[in-house]
Amino acid sequence: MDVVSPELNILLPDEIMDTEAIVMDDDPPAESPAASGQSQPSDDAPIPMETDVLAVPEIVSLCSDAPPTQRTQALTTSITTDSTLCSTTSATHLTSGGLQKLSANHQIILNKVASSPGADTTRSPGTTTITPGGQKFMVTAIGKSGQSIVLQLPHTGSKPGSGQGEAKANPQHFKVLTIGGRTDLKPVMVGQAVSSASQISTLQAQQLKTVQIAKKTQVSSAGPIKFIITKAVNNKGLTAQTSVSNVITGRVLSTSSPVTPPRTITLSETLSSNSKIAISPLKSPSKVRHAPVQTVTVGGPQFKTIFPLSTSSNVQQIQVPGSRFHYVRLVTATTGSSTGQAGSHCTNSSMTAKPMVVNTAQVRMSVPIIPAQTMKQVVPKPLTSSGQVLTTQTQQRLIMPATPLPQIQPNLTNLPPGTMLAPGSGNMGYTVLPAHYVTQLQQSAYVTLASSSGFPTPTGIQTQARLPLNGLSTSDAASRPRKPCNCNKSQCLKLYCDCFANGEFCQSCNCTNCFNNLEHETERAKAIKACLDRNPEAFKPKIGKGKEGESDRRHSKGCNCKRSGCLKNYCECYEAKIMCSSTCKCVGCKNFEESPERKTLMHLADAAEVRVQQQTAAKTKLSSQISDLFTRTTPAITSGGGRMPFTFVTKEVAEATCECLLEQAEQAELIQQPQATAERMILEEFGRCLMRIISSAGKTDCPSINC
DNA sequence: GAGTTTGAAACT
DNA sequence: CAGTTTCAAACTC
Repeated sequence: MDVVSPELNILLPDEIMDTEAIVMDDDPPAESPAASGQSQPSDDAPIPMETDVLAVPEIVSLCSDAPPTQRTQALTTSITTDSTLCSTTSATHLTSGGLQKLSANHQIILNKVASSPGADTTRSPGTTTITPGGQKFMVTAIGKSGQSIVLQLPHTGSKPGSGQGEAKANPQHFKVLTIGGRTDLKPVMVGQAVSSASQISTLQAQQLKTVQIAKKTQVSSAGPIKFIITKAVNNKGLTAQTSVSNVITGRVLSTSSPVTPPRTITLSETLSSNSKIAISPLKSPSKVRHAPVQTVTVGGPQFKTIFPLSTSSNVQQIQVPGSRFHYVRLVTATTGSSTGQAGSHCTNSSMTAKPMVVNTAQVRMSVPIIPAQTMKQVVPKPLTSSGQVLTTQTQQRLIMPATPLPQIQPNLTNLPPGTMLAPGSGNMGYTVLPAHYVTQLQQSAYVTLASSSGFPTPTGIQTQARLPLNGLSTSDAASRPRKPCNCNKSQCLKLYCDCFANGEFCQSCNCTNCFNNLEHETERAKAIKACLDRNPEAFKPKIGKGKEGESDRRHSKGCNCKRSGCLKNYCECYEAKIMCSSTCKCVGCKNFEESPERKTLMHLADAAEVRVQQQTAAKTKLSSQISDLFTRTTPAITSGGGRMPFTFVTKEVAEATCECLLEQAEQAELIQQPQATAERMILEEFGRCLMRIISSAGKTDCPSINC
């Protein structure tokens, strides 16, 4: 999970925003991408689906209570768990701006990047570093799944190197990136890390905690930012969790608007232990920008969910009556919905709201972060026990529930757009709901959405946010009839299964022994994790945008065809209607631009398509005409209104017409006209009769045939 | 519809 | 990373 304010989000390098980019090696922070300020755009990431998985069985709270004088005290960490290793050491360096919280199960590193020179600290795993005058804070929790929080405090308004040991730089952005990590990874601070103090604490492999920082409406302007992170640590195992409520409250200041007051950050969660991490006074910028937020109270005063009001819509909240689960739909980011933030250099194209799913021992729920401009109302989810979900992010990231079994928590970063996390009923604690299934939920009459009150409609979000999926836009993919699978041996839990590979539940398939459903969420989650372990991008669309200058669509891996010439649907490139690229390893490829075979096939395909379209159009037109004729004639039978002319040719009309014709014949005979003339006269009279019948058709009264 | 072909995914 | 096996879709008859 990560919580990042929109203002901050745009200021952070992509590396920071990317959990994977966050340093997980031993390199000094100075060499980190974030430290250099360079960005490394991922060309190979066709879809900016950032769904960081967070194994979040623990809670960290940020509170702001510290007086301005405590600004020098950057961080305070206290761990009350009996297995605490380094809490005190971190606390002693709060003034330097860094924080690391470590416990038997967790490591959290809060690092403040100092702008003041001379303070350079080599960060090592478990190191807590706080530097004065810095402008960035990064909190990184290193655990089995890797978690990190980044607080970025731009230089604006602060005096670089105004004094070491002080954290007086005006923090104009508050950003929490990710929380999670792996036990085998070593945390390294990212950013312009110049810290005056560092501390290293060695911790055991620990379970990660879920940290949620939500923005709240401003409390005052230009007030000091105060953060108190309270974290309860369960160091006795994953299953032994006792509820402990923690509240994170703070003020977030940004630089965009000089007149708006700071925002308050409130974070509450239930923790499994008594560990606490306090981050106190950070910054107090003179100019603050008010970012509209929305607060939703969930289950009591201590549980609040605050939604930022200035982020793009990337999360959909779904409520399914009768279900104890609270669903959150993840949608991919959009590039055109930037919220006009102060940072004109905002190039982040993956700004998505970040849902957070937190499961406690008693309560499991997920609450999305809904963009303020679109979401105005959120149905609160009552909590039966302690639990808190907070999300204020513009990127699509997830926080895993606090339930045990983090080892099977998949890296959801690469799940397909639209994939949803929902609290699970099994020991998984969550369920990865495929986008298709979510769509079904949304279309269900039992799904309630706050669309009427500004909450973006599912359709809107999907249309806006969905990105191509294996060559097809996900919206198209969702609309198209999904092809049922026929899996027999894979239990539909391998990528052999198209349903599974596309992040969909099997439905109306012909598969046997299918586990790709909610009833087997545990197995399914394990399978997802296994796939992600093998290939972190297993669930990413294979057809993504190529590098600059290349085709817009290309296969991420390329095909490996040997015998098909890449001109059959065996070839994934051909199937996706794209040409093979340099990434392909195919032999005898004929799927390239100038290939005559390809052109021939294309022409044939086009011709066939045209024929199909023509046939379809002809059938449609004929059906329409028949239907129209039927609808137009049917009323004549029943009501008499709007009858067609021929419906008036009743027996009486026919007899009258005949009489007219006979009379005309008699007239011709009387005047001794030749037969030809007589016939002509009769025909002319017949014509007049028809005209009268026709003219009478538009009248309600029965036609009168007068000769 | 059964059997074959094919290549991606999974496995070693 | 390469070779092999497994698997299900695509294809052929």
